[in-house]
Amino acid sequence: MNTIEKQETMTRDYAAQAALLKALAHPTRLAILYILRNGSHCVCHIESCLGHRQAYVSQQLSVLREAGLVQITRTGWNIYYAVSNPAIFSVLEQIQAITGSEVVPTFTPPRHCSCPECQTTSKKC
Amino acid sequence: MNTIEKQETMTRDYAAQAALLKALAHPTRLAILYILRNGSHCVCHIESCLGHRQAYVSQQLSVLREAGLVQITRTGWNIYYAVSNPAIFSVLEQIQAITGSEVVPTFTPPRHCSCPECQTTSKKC
DNA sequence: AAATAGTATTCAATAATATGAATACGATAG
DNA sequence: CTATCGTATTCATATTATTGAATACTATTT
Repeated sequence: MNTIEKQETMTRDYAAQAALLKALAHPTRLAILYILRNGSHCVCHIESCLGHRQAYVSQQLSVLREAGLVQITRTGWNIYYAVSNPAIFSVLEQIQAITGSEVVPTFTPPRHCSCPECQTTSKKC
Repeated sequence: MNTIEKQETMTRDYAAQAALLKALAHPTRLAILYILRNGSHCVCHIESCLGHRQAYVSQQLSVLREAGLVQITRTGWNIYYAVSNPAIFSVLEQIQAITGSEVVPTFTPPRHCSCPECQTTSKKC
């Protein structure tokens, strides 16, 4: 019999949870999220903060985007990324606590970011 | 000059955090952790709860073990696994909340578990 | 329309992960 | 010491992730 007798064993959607965790499980993507913790930033800003090339940053951003972790806003030439749900920051904080990694927020100014944001404000990374 | 002028840019250990998240980012491993949320269980119990074969469960357990997420206790023939740091449960709860997955704890009795635990107590999955 | 700035995508090579199958290991009972 | 039970590891292969390089796309300015 091919009846779909789903046995009602796993009600939690572990696949969805695993997918979200997988999107988080990458050093560069974590770094990006930490940059976005103080508001939205354009790609060039993230790029200069991380010292990675544009295409690479864009690739990682697309992973975060597909996971629904970040959202986009266009303003002229620049595209600004922001965290969709601030709740992930509590997750990151707990992960940080569990791994015992330092929380010291070392702000370093961007190197060659010429976006309006970096010109007008003196936002750090 | 080969001086190690580390530029002091990334103080947080994103690699360590990503490693922990990576260990969590798997449906079966999440299921195992949820089984362990009410105390320690032997491999055969987890096996019967999940309906997966022993070798597979053991493989996933070894990943959790290497990530430091679970600990072992031997008692006669059985090896009992327990979560090392209950703090991950708060992480899992938040992930659950963010993904919006159901929290309904569907307890189903194990099928063919003959371990002392399952004989004496009536613990569910 | 053409040039340009900022960003995204595609391609390709390599590395890592997932997982079934078989087998090995360690503790205990006889 | 041997057999057995519960568990772990090794092996092989299919799938997926990572990331550099090149290129394409979109909005804006001229």
